[in-house]
Amino acid sequence: MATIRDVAKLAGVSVATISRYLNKSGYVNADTELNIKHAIEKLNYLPSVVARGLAGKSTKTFALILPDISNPFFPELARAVEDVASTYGFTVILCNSDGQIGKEKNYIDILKSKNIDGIIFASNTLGQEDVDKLASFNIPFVCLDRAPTDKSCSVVRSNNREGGRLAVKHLLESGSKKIGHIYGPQDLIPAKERLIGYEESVRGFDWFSPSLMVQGDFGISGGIKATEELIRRHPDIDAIFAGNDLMAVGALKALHRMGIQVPGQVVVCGFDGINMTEITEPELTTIAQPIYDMGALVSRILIKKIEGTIEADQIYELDVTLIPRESTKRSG
Amino acid sequence: MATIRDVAKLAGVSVATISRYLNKSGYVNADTELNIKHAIEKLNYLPSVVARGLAGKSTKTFALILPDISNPFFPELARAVEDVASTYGFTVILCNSDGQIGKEKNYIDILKSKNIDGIIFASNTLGQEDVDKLASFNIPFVCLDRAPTDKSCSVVRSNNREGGRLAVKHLLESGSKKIGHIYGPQDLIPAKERLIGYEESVRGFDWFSPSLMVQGDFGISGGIKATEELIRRHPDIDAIFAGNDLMAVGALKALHRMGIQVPGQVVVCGFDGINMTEITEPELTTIAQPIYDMGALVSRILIKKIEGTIEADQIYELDVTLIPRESTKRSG
DNA sequence: TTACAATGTGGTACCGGTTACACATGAAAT
DNA sequence: ATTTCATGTGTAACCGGTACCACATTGTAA
Repeated sequence: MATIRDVAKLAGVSVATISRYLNKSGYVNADTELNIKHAIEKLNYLPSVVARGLAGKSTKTFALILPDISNPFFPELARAVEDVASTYGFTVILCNSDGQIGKEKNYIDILKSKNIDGIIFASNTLGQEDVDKLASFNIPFVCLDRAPTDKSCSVVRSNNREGGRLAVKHLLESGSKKIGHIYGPQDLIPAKERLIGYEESVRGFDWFSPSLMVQGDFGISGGIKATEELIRRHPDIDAIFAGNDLMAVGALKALHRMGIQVPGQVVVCGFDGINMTEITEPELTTIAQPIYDMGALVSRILIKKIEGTIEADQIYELDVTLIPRESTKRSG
Repeated sequence: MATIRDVAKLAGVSVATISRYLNKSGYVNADTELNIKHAIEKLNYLPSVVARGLAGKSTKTFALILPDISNPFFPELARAVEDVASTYGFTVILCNSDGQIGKEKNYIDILKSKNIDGIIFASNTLGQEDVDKLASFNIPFVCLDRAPTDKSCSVVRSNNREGGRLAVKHLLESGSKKIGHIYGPQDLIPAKERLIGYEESVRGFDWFSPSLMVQGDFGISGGIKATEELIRRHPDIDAIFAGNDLMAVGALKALHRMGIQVPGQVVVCGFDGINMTEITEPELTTIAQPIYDMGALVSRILIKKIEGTIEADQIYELDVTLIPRESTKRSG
């Protein structure tokens, strides 16, 4: 591998000039520039990002910390993050935290020792300690969904509460008379917000009762269990709003097992807009978050932070959209 | 951030001793060792991987190049790769190539400039040029599914041909009388092998005709189109073996739209064993590859190559397993 | 007693860039 | 004629580690 000194020698100038040429910092004569260009080509020279990083500059790398890339919500997000990263010349390190603070802390240390430029947290467990650590390390970071407790930081999220309202509205319009809700873990802000959106919208109806709200774990099996419980409590229910798509899939499975027709007897609406919703039978109505856009945005924000072209921390709230499909289409 | 020199000063020894302590290379006195340990703790010292990398050592980083993390096959693989990477202290860079050679080449350059230790190719488009480049850069790499044309390299794959046979066997045993096959792009070795497995198994039957084989694109929509074509050609078909799960999902969709009962009239079997097969209605029978194991293995192999504890290049072929589900369960 | 190995430690060049600083040149301004 | 400034380039210290080599000291075999 050729080094900057090889190039300097071949081009007949000093390394400083090469460096200036490479970084477009300082003056370089037009002729010299040409010489350098040729030398670089001839030697097939590629500057070492590692050396650059050691010299105190950017390593052109950031990390994406998420609970689990196997969770269908994250691949699309990761794809978006990586897409914009790569157009800006950045490279993305993938970290699965499983939502464990320990793993996260561990990653932060490793990442720091690798001099990465920043971190995107799509994880739900960003604790105060983590944030302090990041701050002390002076690593830029951006969060998805959840703002750290007290520290200011940019956050990208979607309008979950409005999504909850949207779901209820749609279910009502499609003729539902009694709507249950399967909510996700309440330590997750989005789950909480969706629940609030639901509650706000149904509170006024006389059919409403708190027992229409059942907790799930944001997974398929949790959706199944919660649905069973919900039907047990309220056999006369005719609509289920699940706090996320995986639980909605679970609801579909549970209802199918119980011989309850969807959308004939009960209609189901999910939340997130993951691809999986298109392959269920019936296809799943969902409140879609703009997952790709969120990933792209969060990535762009981080890069701007890294490059110092961004001012204040800010909360970016994106709109959700109703995607009506078979699972809420009542024939009547 | 404390440096090795800070630690040296505090511990009252030279940097060389600290380095020896850190790398467990050479002699360090027990007392000195204790001093160093304390100094490190006190200063909260973390060795810089970047500096280490520049000094010619490992950057403890490798890349996973795959077509698209959004493709449901890859998240699980990526997860496995990252899991074993992280237990060995490695960090994984995620690269989406979209199967484009240009992007791949680009990544290789960038990765080289970052001094990464190795690459896992889960991409199908590893060209000769890429391989040459890797060889000239002296970057260890391991491939998934596909061996590069002439260069020797370790490959992890599963027994696709046997999987094809297994599928046909299962479909026959479940009472199928005429089995069609939707095969994937023939430039992908696994698709080809599965087709061969199918062909070998059905060639002998009098119902077999080459028109029972239709090409798909390994995607859902391709599966839909191919299924429509297949049914048009052979309305009397009673079983479909799709070359991968996504196309099998497409087949399910297409058949449902055409009002054809699964498994009542036509049974369907997929290939891969992605999670999605559990959420279709009916649940999809599939020939499962040990995706997680493959990822874990390929990751382990690469790390061994990097650490130099592996000898020759080798092909690792893993077994596939039939997972019988609703979609091939004939009531009769 | 001498020779030699094992143990323990320090000095420092080097990895491949960046950048502060010094220094030159020529043109324009005073 | 002198100052000033824009342009252009080189020298060398530095980033934070690694590792080669030199140099002690001590124990032990010849």
